[in-house]
Amino acid sequence: MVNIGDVARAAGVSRSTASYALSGKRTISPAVRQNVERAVRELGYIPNAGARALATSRTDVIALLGQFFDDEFAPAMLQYILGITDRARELGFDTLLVTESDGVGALTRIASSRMVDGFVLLNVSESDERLAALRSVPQPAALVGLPADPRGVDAFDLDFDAAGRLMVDRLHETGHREMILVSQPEHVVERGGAYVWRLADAARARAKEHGIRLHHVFGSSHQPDIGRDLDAVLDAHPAATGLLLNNEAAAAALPSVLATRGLSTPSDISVIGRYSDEFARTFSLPFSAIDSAADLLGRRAVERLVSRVRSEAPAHSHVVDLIAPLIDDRGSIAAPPPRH
Amino acid sequence: MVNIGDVARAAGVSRSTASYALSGKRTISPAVRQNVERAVRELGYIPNAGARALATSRTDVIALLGQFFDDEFAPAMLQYILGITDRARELGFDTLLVTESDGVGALTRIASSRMVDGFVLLNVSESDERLAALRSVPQPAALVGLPADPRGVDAFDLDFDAAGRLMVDRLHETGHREMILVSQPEHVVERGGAYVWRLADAARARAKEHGIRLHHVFGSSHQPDIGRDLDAVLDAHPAATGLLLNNEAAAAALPSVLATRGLSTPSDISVIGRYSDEFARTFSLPFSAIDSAADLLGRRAVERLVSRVRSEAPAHSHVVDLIAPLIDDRGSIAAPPPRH
DNA sequence: GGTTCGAATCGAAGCGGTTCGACAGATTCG
DNA sequence: CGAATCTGTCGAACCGCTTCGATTCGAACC
Repeated sequence: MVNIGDVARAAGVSRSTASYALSGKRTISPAVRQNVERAVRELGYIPNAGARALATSRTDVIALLGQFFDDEFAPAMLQYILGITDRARELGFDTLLVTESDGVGALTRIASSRMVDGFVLLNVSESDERLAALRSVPQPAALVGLPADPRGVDAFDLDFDAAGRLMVDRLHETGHREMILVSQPEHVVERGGAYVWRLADAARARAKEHGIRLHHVFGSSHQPDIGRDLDAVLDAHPAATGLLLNNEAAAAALPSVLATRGLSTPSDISVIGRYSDEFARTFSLPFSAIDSAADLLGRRAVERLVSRVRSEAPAHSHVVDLIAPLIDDRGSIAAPPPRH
Repeated sequence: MVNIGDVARAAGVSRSTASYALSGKRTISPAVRQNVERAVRELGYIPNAGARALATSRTDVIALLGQFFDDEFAPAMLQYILGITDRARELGFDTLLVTESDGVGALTRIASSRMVDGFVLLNVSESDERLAALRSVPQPAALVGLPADPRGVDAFDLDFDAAGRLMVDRLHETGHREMILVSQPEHVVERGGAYVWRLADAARARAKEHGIRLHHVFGSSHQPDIGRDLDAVLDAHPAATGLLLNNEAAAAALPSVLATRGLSTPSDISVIGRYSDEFARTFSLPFSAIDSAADLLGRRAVERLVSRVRSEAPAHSHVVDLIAPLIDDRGSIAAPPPRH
């Protein structure tokens, strides 16, 4: 394998000169620079990553720490992942994908071995164990998800409070007065899936302001359970005219549940979900929904992380970036049917 | 950060002795070994990955090269990915996830920089450009997907020929005599998505043997197009009593298409898909289906790759491992309705 | 016309591991 | 009992790259 010594020899200069010619960190005569560049091209020289890391203490690799649970909607994770790997590459970084269940162990192992320049954490929970480990580690980090205490790191998430309010407001202004919110399974919340209750609490508070009846239930994450859950809650609240779904599995199951009950949207019932347009089109989820903005969040997190790695961001101030929710209207929202 | 010199000093030995004590490559007295191990524990020593890579020419990292297309079912990719990262970690390897659209460029860059010990290629097509690059690179590779010429690499895939035959056989023995096969979009095939026509050709051949009418169509990968496609093909072949779906989006769209037409499975029409159980349960795909075995294939590929990295597998013989298709029966297969 | 300065280049050291050869001391063997 | 062998340890070299002085040379300055 060709190394910088080969390049230097081919260009007729010393190794250090070859290095400077490529990095531009010292002035090099145009003639020499061109010789070096030609040698690089002809020999197909690409620096040895390990050697460079050893010399510079930089690897140009970031770690992406995922957390995958059976009872959460794993496929949605891929959208975050792709946003992150793609943006990282654009900025000159490769991505180490870490999916170990022992997130804390993985974090310290990878940090101490200096394999990466920084961390992106996915699916961060309310009081995420990984945060403490993160703070004792030299590399910077960016989170996707909002923990209770985001001090010392940058956090990026959808504004779930605003999302809860937006859902309720939209149905309220369309004339609905009784609605059902279906959240993720309860143990997602217990595990610290803060976004679930951030949305639910905000929705509840806003419903109260408007004088709206809002029934809140937790739904399963898989068929056939979630289908039964939906049937049960529709039975329990026959007067509800709106359905808010903060649960992708519920959105996937709903069409056939509605068909079986002889209901259609939006004439009989209005529906607002929360998932991406990509998902809606792939999985036949024909409901208006708040986009989860996975790609955008991933990209923002990486950009911030990279600017920290390059010491471009102020070291002691950290951002919490909550992006505003938007409804993609697919026609499942309308005035409630007239009462009789 | 603590290095092996610190450990050696704490244990009162030389650096080389500390190294040997940890690697076990030379005999070391029990007393010294214990001192070194204690020092490691107390100091929290973890070797510097770059330095180790430089010295050993091994990184304990593998690269996972994905290819993601808008018109393929991206979320399914996550199942392969998780199988691979998890198994790799069990075997002591971390995984670099590479999603660049320029797969060949990424491959040569990463190979030449010696960042990884081997490659897993996902979504390998009939005449995959990356294969040529792969053969000129020192690291071994394992493929998920079957190219026309798998020489020099190990390939793992579902046996799509057998899958095509299995679908047809199953409906045939249940009494069906006319059926429709819905494949992935045509440009997936043109791009080299060999699995599409491997299944289709085998199904066609088997149908011919049985004297069955098999109509083959390519379907879109997203709503609302795929819904229209399904409607059109059902209109075109009103006598067909079986539907074979080698297209996940079609499976997702089918329930509402059938509901609209007033059809139900399996009494009016039998359906066999091809996707994982996990998908069926998450996305409400209530059809019997051949499991795509993503997790298993990913794990197999990694195991083989790691044994090559460790030079345990014979260097000049390579395997093609096609795993046998199995139908998960979810009750969408039955005898066709009586003719009238 | 000697000093000063800047441009261009080189040699050597260092990053943190692993590994080869040497060696001292204890054991075994003929 | 001297020679051969084994055990356990050490020092030095090396992996490939970056970077810090040091050096040379020509131009600018007074």
